[in-house]
Amino acid sequence: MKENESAWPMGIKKTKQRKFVLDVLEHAESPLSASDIFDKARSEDSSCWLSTVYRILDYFVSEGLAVKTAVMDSSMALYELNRNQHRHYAVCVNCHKVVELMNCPMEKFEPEIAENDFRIVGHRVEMYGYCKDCDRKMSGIH
Amino acid sequence: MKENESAWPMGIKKTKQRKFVLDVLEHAESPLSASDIFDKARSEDSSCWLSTVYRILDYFVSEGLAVKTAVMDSSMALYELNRNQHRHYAVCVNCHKVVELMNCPMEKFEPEIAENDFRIVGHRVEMYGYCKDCDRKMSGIH
DNA sequence: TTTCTACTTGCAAATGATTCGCATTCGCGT
DNA sequence: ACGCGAATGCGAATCATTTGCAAGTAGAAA
Repeated sequence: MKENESAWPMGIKKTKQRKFVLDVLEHAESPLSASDIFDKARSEDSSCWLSTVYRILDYFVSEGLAVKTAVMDSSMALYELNRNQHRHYAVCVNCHKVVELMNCPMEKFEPEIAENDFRIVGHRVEMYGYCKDCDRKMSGIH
Repeated sequence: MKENESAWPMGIKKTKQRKFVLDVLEHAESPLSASDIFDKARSEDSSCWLSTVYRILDYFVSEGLAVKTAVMDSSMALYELNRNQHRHYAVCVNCHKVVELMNCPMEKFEPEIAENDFRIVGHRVEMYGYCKDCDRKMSGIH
């Protein structure tokens, strides 16, 4: 009874390492870095070299399975599953927690671009500020 | 008659290298990387070590004189003068040209955040797609 | 099921951006 | 001009990411 696992994406060769990475991404609540995934592999039985994680992640991105979501102020690239739906995040500038944004500011937006005729295919939005915990902590201090 | 130069920002110690970096940023049309600035220094008389450029840039950012604007798909951080006005960019996914966005999608946006009570202090928006040259080139090919 | 081959991975070493350490030099107030 | 603290030159260190290559493996073909 492992049928509650997602079907394996077609056209992707199935290996232990790829299964592991996909599984981690599927259960992640927020975007993960390559070394997040690598660490998780070490802590569990599954072993998988860091460069392999990078390769798998790049491959997933190239296949449209995952998306690369670098977050400002982070020196590392973050990856998440491509859920084929818009997602944007708010990042706490204090603790770097990443929180999902439930609506998208682009929905009703008509961009005016300096160079005319720029064919837009996507966008990235990121809010930053203080999450409730940090905000509370900081107002306590002052 | 050098009075058309901007006044030197107060509280900032004036050095040859800082003057150079500030001048480059003032005349830049789009965000620059540390090595863009370093290269410009080499090509002109002004010499200035790369690590110094980084230090100056960090310092400018900490003083609110400049802002760090990492762009997706670029491995380098980009810096631009803090013109105390909102700026967002569209980035060409083909040639990586950076083009300014004339309006801001956040103007009329009420964010709904997964975690309630996130105190937003800023945001980052980036559109991506094809600039007119690349778009033209690519439709020519197909 | 066994074989064959192309694709994957383990591993180590390379790379590229950025930072750090420290001796020297340079602004700038006195 | 003098002196001190801050800024720079320079090289070496660091960190994330990439690459090269030999060995291992999935899965199509036999």
